[in-house]
Amino acid sequence: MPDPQSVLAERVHSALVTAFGPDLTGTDPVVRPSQFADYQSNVALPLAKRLRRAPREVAAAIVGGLDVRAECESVEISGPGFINFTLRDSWVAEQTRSLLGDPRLGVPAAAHPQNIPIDYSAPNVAKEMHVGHLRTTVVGDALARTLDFLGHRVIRQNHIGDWGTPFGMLIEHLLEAGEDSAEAEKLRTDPNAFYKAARAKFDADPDFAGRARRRVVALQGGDPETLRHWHELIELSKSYFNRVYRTLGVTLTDDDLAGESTYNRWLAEICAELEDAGIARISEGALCVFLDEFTGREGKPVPLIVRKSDGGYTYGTTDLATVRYRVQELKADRIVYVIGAPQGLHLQMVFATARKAGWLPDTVEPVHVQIGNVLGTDGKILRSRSGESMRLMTLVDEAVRRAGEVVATTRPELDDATRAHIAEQVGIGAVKYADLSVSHDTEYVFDFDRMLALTGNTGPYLQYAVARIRSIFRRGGIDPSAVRGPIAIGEPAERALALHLLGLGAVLEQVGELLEPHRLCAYLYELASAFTTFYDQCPVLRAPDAAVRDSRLALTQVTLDALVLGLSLLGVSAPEQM
RNA sequence: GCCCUCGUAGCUCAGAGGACAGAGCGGCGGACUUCUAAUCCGUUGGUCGCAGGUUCGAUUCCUGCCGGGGGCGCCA
Repeated sequence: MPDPQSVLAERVHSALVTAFGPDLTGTDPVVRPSQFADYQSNVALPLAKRLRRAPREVAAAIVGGLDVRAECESVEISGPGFINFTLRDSWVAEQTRSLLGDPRLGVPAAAHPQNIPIDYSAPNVAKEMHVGHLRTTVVGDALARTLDFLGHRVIRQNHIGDWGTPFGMLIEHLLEAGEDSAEAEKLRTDPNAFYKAARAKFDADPDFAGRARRRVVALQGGDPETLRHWHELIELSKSYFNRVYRTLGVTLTDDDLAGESTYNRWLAEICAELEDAGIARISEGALCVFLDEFTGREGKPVPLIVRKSDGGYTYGTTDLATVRYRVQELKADRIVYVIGAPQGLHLQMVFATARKAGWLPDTVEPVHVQIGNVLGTDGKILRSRSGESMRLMTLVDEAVRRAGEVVATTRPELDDATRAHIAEQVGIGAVKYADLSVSHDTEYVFDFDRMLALTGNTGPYLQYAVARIRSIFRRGGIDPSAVRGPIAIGEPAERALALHLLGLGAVLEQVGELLEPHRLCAYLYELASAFTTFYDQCPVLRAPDAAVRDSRLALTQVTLDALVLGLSLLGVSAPEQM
C-alpha cells in the first residue's frame, strides 16, 4: 500500500488503540494533507474531549506508541494538538518506484465489492440529445468506469424513453413517410426534425391525430403490426444514440439498454400489490400513494400517482419497477440514479414507497446523483420540450472546430488527418471535462469559451501534459516499459510530484464512495500542475547524470500512467501528441 | 404556502468540524539559442449572504431571516 494517507491512518489508529484501549477501535484517525507538513492527524482534539484529557497530552500518548520510523523523517505535535508527519524522501521515492509497471498504480480493489446498477444517459427515442443529456451521460459514464476499476460489479442501465403517448404519432408519421424514406433517416441523423414533423401533423390534421390516438391504443394492446413499427422506430433511434456514444467515447452499448418499455409487464402487478397492501388508494380517480413525510401546497399530502384515472401508468410506476427489478434480479447493493436534480422529490417518494412496499430492503442503498441544470447564457434552463435547445452534435462539432483552429496554428507541420484527430480528442475532451470538473449537483452556465479554454483546470491542459510526456519518450527514443528507476528525490519539484502520485488511491476511493468525479478532476489537475512545474525545472533527457536521468524518467513514466489512467476513468482521451 | 438546493476574490469554481479560507481565469510584472511557451514563475485580490446557537474551535453542523434557482395530482 503506497498511499501515505492510508499508511499513516492505519499506524495512528493502532497507536491510539494501544494508548487508550480497544474501546477506540474504529476511531477515524483523521489523517489529512497538511500545509505545515506532508500530512497531519487531527484525531487528538476530539479524542481529548471524550477522554477528558488535555489535547496535547492525548497527542503525546498517541505519538508515544507510534512506529513510523520507516516512513517518517519527523513527527511533531503542534498547535493545540495536531500531529504533523513529514515523510522520508527515501520512503516516498521507493513507494513511487513501486508504482512502475503496476496497472493499478497502487490502487487497492474494493474490500467488499458491490453490485451496482447505475442508471444514466436515458435519452428519448425520436428526440435530439441536448446538453442536459450530455451531462448525465458523461458523469454517469465516468462513475461507471471508476466503480468498475475499483472492483465493483457495475451494471449499466440506459433507461431510454421508448414508451408513452407520443409513440402513436411517431409511428403514424413513420408509416406515412415509409421506413426507408429520407424522413425516416432523420431519426438517425436529426431526430428532432422527425419529432417536430410528427407533432406538426398531429396538431394540424385531425384525421392524423385520430389515427395517432388509435395507434397508441393498438401499441398498448400489443398489436403485432404496431409493435413491429415501434421496434423499427427504436432501431433507428438506437443507431443515433450509438453514433453519439461512439463519437463521445461513452461505454454504453445495446447490452445496457433497459428502457421504460422493459418494465411494462410489471406495472399492473406493482399497482395491485400497492393497493392490496393498503399503501395506495384511489383519489380523484387515480391510484395514488400518500406518504406522511411528503406534503405540498397548503400542507396537503403529495401523491405519487401510479395509475392515472384513464388507467395509464406513470413514470412513478415505472421507477418503482426499476427499484424492484434492480434489487430482486440484479441483486443490487447500491443503486445509482444519475438523473437531473429537479427529480429529487420524485425519487425520494419512489424510494420511500419502495421501502414501504418491501421492495427496497434496508441493506440496499439507493443514491440519487443529482445532475444540476445547465443554463444558457441568458440564465434560463435549457430544456428539450420548450423551445430550441442546442443540438448535442452541434455543440461537439463546434468544440472540435475550435480545437482544430488552434492545432492548425500550433502544429502546421502535421498532416491534415493527424491534426483532425488531435482536434477531435481535444474538442471532445474539453466538453466532457467541463461537465466533470464541477460538482455534478450545482447548475452551471454553459459557456463555449470557458469549456474550451486551453489553460487552467481544463481537459486540454491535462491532455497537454500527457502529450509532452510522450514527446519526451519519443525524443529520447526510450521504451517506457524499460524504465526501472530507481527514484531519488532531489529537487522540491520532484518531491512534490512523487508525493502527489502516491495519493491516487485515496482520491479514487473517495470518488467511489461519494460518487463525485470532480474530485478526480481536481486531483489530476494538481498532478498535471505538479508535473509541469517539474518539467519546467527538472530536465529529464538532459539531466546532469545518468542516475538523475533514470530517476526522472521513472517519475515521468509513473506520471504518464497516472494521467492516462485518470483520464480513462473520466472517459477523456489521452493524445499521443498535441 | 410547504419542501429541496445554492449564496466563498471582479469572473468561474474547490474546500473531509481544525492552524493564516484555496485554485484557475482576469489584472499587473517576469521567463523562450528550451525534453512541445496550448507552458512556467511572481504578484494583486475575500465582512465565506445576514443574525443567532452548538463546540475548545464553524465556510463546514442546527435555527431564523434575506436573495437566486428548482420542485409540489394524473407529461416523463
